[in-house]
Amino acid sequence: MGEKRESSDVVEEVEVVMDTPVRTKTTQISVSTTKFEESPVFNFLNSLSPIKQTKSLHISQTINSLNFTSIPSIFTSPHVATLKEFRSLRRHQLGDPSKPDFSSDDVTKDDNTNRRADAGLDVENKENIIAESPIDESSDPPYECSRSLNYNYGSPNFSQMTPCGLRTKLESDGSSGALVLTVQEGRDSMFQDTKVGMEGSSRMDQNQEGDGCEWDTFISDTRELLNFDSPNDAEALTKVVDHETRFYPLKSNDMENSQVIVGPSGQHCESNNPEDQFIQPGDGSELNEFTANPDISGVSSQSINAIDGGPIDSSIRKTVSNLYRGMRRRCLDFEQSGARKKLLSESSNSDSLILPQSDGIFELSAARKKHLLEKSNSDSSLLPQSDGNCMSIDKQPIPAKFRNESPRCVLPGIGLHLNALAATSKDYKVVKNESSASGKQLVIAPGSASNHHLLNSSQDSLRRAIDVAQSDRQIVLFDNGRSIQEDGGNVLDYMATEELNQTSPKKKRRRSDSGEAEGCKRCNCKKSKCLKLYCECFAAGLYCSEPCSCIECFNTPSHEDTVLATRKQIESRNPLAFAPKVIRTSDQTLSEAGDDSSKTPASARHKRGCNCKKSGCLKKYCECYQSGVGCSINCRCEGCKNAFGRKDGSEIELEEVDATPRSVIDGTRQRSLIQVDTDKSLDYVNPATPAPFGRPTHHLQFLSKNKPPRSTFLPGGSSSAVYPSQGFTRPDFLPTPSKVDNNFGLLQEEDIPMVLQTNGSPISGIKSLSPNGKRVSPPHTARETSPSQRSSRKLLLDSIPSFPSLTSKNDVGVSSSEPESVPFAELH
DNA sequence: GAGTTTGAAACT
DNA sequence: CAGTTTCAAACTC
Repeated sequence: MGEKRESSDVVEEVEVVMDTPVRTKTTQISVSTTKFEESPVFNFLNSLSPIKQTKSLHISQTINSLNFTSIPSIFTSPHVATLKEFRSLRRHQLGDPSKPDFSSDDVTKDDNTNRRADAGLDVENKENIIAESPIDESSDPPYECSRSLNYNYGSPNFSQMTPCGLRTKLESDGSSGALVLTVQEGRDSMFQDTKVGMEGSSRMDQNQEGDGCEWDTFISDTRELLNFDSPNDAEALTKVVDHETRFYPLKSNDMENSQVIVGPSGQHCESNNPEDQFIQPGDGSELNEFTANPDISGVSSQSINAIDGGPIDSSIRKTVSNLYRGMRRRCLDFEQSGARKKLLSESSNSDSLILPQSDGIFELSAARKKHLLEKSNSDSSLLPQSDGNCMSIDKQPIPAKFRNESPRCVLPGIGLHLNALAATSKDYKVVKNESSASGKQLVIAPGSASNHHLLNSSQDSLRRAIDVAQSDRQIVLFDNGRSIQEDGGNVLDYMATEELNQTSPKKKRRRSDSGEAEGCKRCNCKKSKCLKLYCECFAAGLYCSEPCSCIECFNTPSHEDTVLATRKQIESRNPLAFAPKVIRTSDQTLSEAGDDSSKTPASARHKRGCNCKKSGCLKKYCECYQSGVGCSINCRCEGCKNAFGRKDGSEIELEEVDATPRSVIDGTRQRSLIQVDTDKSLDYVNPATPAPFGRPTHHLQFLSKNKPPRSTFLPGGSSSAVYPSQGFTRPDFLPTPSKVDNNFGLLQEEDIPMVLQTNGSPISGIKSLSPNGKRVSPPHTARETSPSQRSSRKLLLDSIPSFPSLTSKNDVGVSSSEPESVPFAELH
């Protein structure tokens, strides 16, 4: 019953959201060029505009009712991602409601095949996007849809989708490329402060105009697929979505969440922030984005629903479905969503919408980048990002707290997500090492303008990317042809990765080989059938994807039941099995906790600790080391020499540690040190994102040089650490340190609910200062200034089952209404 | 690419 | 809980 109601609510919210985005865009668009105005889409949007505000308000209210108020941005992004997928899924299924397995249909038969197919689709999409000049679009309706979808997905996937093509554009025409990037970013970030280039927008407009038919078609298609007039429909949709994207069936709650998120995004557009007003007058870019990306945060889809469209071509649907499939893996777009959330929060005034970024987001993005890299290498266009999946998969683990009363808040699959993140951290590490080796500083800072300053990379491409990121944050095109769309931070990370790759081809190759580098897990399981924690994909809550080399893989959507059952079984054995292995401690937390862990340099710690006997915790055999965190009292390692922090708590001078590759250490430091300036500029950059985009990350150059006394880094374990890149010192008053680290996939303690920290939870002990320090930047940079951020962080932690419930503490006070999904919730 | 090493996961 | 086995990643050659 509850679900039904929720579903209905969801529908409403969705509509609202849709309206909101539209409205915002419309408004902005009005300013835009005449071309845009002329477009039917534009008119349509305008017509919608009047409603928006009310709806937006409605959304806010709804959210409030849900108690999302303090929900961290983190949720947002996931939600957004979910929503996207949801939409896509809906299309598929809706196309064939009768086929519950639609998602699996394609997938089921042969996951591998599907994956491939997806990849192929992605490729096509990429090509389309790139090649298709906005003007050309009229030609192929199906393509159009594809494109639209791509754009929507684009946010996270976008880079994947168009690495080559985009890059090409950039090279040929920097401005155009930038535009393109911008557009996508908007999709991804849902209107984050992305600034759309006039040209790009114009192009889009043209496309849309030319494709007016397509647009209509798309809309109609969407409607068909998305008809959710009834709550029931919504549920159905959710199921569908679940089927494809998540191991565990999503609940109506999830949908709501997604929708909610969307709403915020829409609001985001409206935000007063100057920066938020990404849409430049006359750009029309937003409109373009919007129109181009009906998928965007479902808003588009909703709006589409409103509009009636003709029947959709089956081929189109297929295309779309394929695209969606490709997206399966990537569920988490937190980054963007985070930014959006921020914006929303600002615009809406309701804290509920604001979702502090989740570390996961960043990590995901990083993973994505990695994944993209691999993909680019392999040419597989699949978007499968662990990100998305991670979130989705774990949905259950998410404590009710996060959810608050409304399931919406729930961060599906957080636990898994976290794991994934942890895995991501690995990649991250790699980056560190490489980066350090290269002497370049990895800039994690998302889109902050300052970031580029930090980068030392000699590569022009990187700089270019950075510049782009700064301005747009979204997609960075690398010389190598790879593109990353994500927030600047991600971009930076990606760049760093690239540097690393370049620096050490071997590593790069390795990463790509392993597949983890991308953040997208790759496994090579031969006997476990990918149904055991041995399988990284499974452990991360992800389905195996094309890049995997597993044999007899059951970790596929087609074996969803098996996967779920296995997961449950494993969880029954160890409720924390899918919880993040590494928990990051925030500066604040550290100071508060004052645990032994705080003694250690690393800000993060492995939850269970390692048991290394021979590796001295200096190789990736060691999970702690692999995660870039120091060993803790939880470790049972022998002869610990973990460069990130020894078990005994003794700090290890990075320089001193011979065993540790300097590069690694440096990288670690950088990471740890890197903080996003929550400062204004940064905020703007990362508006909502926790880190993803704009989070300005400042790279601490000095780190590589001389490691400042630990105290310097994490004095009191606080994020107060200096922000090297800018040479700023983080103001004490800053509520939260940047969370750039998210990329690492580690949970920051900040993220960790206060309760957890204080509690005896294993995590609580973790407070270390981390050399890893990774980026402390709060994902919520923009928001960071606001208290809400913390709450969001807390939400993240909630995902961790083992921890005490956040509800008691969290400002967010998110209580999940769904006990089911969260086994761990009970713990709370 | 094959083989070895390693430590987590799984099992007893 | 401890010991053993299994497994797959990390690593080496």
